Amino acid sequence: MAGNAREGSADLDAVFTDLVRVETRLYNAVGERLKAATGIGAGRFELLRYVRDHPDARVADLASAFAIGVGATSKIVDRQEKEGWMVRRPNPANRRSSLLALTPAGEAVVSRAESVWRAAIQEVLGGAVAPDQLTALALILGALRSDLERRGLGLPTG
Amino acid sequence: MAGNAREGSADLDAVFTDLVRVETRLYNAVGERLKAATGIGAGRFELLRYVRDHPDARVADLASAFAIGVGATSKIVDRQEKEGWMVRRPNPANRRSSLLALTPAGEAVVSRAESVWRAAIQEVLGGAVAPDQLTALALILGALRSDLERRGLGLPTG
DNA sequence: CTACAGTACATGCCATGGCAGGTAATGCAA
DNA sequence: TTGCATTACCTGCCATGGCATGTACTGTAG
Repeated sequence: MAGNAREGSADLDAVFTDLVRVETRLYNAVGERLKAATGIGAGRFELLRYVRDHPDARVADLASAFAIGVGATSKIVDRQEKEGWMVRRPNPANRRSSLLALTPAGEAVVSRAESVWRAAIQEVLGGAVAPDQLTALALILGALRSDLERRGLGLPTG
Repeated sequence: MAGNAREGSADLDAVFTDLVRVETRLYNAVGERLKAATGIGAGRFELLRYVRDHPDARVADLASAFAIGVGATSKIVDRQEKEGWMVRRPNPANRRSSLLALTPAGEAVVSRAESVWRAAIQEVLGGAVAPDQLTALALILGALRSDLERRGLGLPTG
């Protein structure tokens, strides 16, 4: 025992730190492969894929999906528009917001990137954990995710 | 079945995405509490704590511990020095590198932050998963971490 | 001792994201 | 219909980190 506090919560801190470090390195590794093969980074890809899979998403939808601020999201969309991968179309129901959509170029990019993405995850994560561990991990993460959602935790302000 | 590829790897992608999203939100939530209570962000805190716990660490040691580049680490140390929390001392064994150490002010900051950090993790993660799930999570993350380490994955270039 | 590859950082430029502070639209009351 | 709070986003400034490049120092041949 490392002499922490009330038993049980003893190595919560260690679990948290491991979670953060493991995620960082997995995301780095996958992003690195994606960028080498397609030229786009992991963040760009995830966002493009989200818009493809959620037609007429709004800026605020992206922000809450990725747990980043609305301001940051707005700038991301700017960049994607500048690359010619995405467009803001007027929202007929509300002139304050726009509906997002991919351009054909954007669709093509996601499409090419998606297979690389899957392969990279398979390579990086696939061999690292046994199938039953993977199932357990999926369950735990699902539970955590619901809990965060229910409590509205970890969503930035802006 | 969502019609993916070879069975078994079917929802690797979903697990990966959940891992990333859960980590983002947990880290946001903990960082938010830490900042509100102490004024320093999560990254700053983790780095200060590392130096406290690893006397005479070098820049490269921090970089590999946090899976960030050496350049980024060098700049982080600049900021910490500017705040008066850390100093670079000449490495008697090698004049290319410095040995890092906390100032008394730095020690004080980490010390105050540490209890907030633990409490925040307890609050955010503690109630979200059952004790046996926590144990399982710790095991899986440990295995993943060793695997990443062994394969040298996810460490940035610079 | 001299070269020269390699190590360990430092620095510059760029991308990403937080947060504060706008602005245009909307929704309700009075 | 006017007034005011709210929503939904945009913009600016700052912090963080990647990657390429520069620089000082080391170890090893020759």
